[in-house]
Amino acid sequence: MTTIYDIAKKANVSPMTVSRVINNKGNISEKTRKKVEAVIQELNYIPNYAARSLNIKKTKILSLVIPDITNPFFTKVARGAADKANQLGYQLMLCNTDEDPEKESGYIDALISKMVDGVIIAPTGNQSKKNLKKLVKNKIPFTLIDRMIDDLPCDMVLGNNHEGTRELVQHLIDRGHKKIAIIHAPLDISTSKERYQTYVETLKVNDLSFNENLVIQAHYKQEEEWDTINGLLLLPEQERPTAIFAANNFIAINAITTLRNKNIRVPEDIAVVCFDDLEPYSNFDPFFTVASQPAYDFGYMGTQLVIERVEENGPSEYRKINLQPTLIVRKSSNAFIE
Amino acid sequence: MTTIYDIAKKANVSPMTVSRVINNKGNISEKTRKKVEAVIQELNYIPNYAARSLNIKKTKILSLVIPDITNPFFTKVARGAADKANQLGYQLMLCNTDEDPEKESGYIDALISKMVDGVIIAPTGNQSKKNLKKLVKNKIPFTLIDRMIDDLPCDMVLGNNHEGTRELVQHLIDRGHKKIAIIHAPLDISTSKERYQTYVETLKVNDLSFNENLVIQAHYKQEEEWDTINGLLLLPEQERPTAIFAANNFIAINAITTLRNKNIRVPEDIAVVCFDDLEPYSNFDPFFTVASQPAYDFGYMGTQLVIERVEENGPSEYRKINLQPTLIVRKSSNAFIE
DNA sequence: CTGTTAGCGCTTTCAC
DNA sequence: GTGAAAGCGCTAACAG
Repeated sequence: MTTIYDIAKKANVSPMTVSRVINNKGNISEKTRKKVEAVIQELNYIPNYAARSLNIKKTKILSLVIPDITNPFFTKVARGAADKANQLGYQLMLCNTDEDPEKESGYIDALISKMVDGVIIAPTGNQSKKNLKKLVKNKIPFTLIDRMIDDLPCDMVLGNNHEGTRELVQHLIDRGHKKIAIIHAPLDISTSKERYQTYVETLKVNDLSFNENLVIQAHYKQEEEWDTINGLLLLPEQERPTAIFAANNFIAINAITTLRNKNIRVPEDIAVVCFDDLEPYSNFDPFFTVASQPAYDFGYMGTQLVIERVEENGPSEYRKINLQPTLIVRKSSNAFIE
Repeated sequence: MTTIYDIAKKANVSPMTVSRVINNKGNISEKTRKKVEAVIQELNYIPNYAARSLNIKKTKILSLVIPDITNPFFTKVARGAADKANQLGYQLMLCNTDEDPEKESGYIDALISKMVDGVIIAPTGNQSKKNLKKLVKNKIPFTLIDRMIDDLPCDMVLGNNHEGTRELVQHLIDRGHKKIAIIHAPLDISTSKERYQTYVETLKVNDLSFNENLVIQAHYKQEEEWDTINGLLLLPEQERPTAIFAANNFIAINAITTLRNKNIRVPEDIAVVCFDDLEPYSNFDPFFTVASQPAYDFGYMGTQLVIERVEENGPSEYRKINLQPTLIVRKSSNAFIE
């Protein structure tokens, strides 16, 4: 391994001069700079960040903590985060929590230990608060994306869950649906709570009765065996829903798969809509009616915001950025009800 | 920031003893261990990896270098890699090269600089060789996944492109197609070359004539504007293909999207099949006939193999693991030709 | 079983 | 403009 000492010796200067050249810091004569640069080239020198980090306490590493990269929403978030990070000279570490606060806690410890400069995180829920406080204590800036948690000193990039849900549910109502079920995630996740609340509200605004038998709590996870939906299917005929609002894309996939296995047709027998798109495939065989969120921007902006904190050039007040969803109507909600 | 010195002082032992406790190394009396552990708890001590790395030259960081996390094949690869890495106490850094060797080169430098312990990489092509040699020079083990490059001291996890292609093309032939086009990526990518070669071979075995007008070179990338396919559509009636073999999923998506925009129906007017699946969505509205590869395993095993090299407990000969694809027949190849 | 010394590769500080 | 010394937090190697 080549070090600045090797360079220094060969270039007949002190290690300090080499360091200055590398970091473009302080005044150096054009002549020595050229000389040093030549030797750096020649010896293929690459600086050692571990050593630098030990001094300056910065690693140029960020971490993206998300439930599951396999969820197309988060896939795009990750791409956005990676792009912005790269653009600004950072590396991005990936952590999948699978919605498990324990797992999240383990990752946070590892990240602190590895001295990452900042974290972009979609927390597992309110239980994440204690994990995030560890970041605060260690002075590691973070931005919350997609999911909000109160009273934390951080920027946030959030979607408009009210708007998206309202559009989705209203769309179903406009098509004549009166018995609309919701399948949501635990309510300590802000997106889940907001989507649930707006579902209730939208029914009310339309003078539709709320039936708690049509409310099912599940998880934002893709699952093989999924009998969650049975509660809905076993309802007496007059109560059984004609439409389902799935609180995210994975829930919609679980629902569709299960319904298909039971030979229940979508949308003929039951309509299904959901939050978050399923790109890139949603485009070529348009199926799901969704409230599509600008996933890439969640990652891209979230990363932009942490980096500003890391480099201490952000505004003093924490920011809360809101990104709008877009309703995209496709086949899965096609049927009209008289 | 708490250091081992703080712990040492408070526990009335030497820093070295603290270090030993943390690393579970050497012999320590149960009593002092307990004492030290208590103080560690009390002060919320988290070891500093930068300092440790500087000594032991290990960071417990791996990197996954892939073309694009947004490609569902690589999304799953990433999940597999992240899972295995996590399982064995490593963190995973994500790099998207977008099939660009320059970008790849930049990442490799960054990774060396950050002293990652190992790299799992799907190289951009033969030009990657010089990038990978930098890893060799810096003694950073790596495993090649999905794409092979010759004469490199590394393990590999590869798919069986011959088998997959043969099945796909034969499937089309069995349905009566005689004019089958191929859209492939640059041939310096091993998968592209193998898929192309086997396409040619399979035609030959079936006594079908090879028409170079039906061979189109594109890229393994998803693209907005894509006129690549025009060459095929502008052919005189008697030459125009009745089926297209897309060398990967992104090419298939580009193709379908373009065909749709031109009001050409799939599979009625033209059948399309491709390498790599489009999960998880392929399942609920089964469309594409594909040669599906076990993407998760590429990442999982690739990571397993590097870690063995990193921890120096792998066999002396480099391994070449072969993963089999599975033909999945769906709508996109539905039509029979008389 | 525990402690001391030196040093990993770099940067900070201060001196020239 | 350039250099020497000290130290970041930890561990290897040795000593006791």
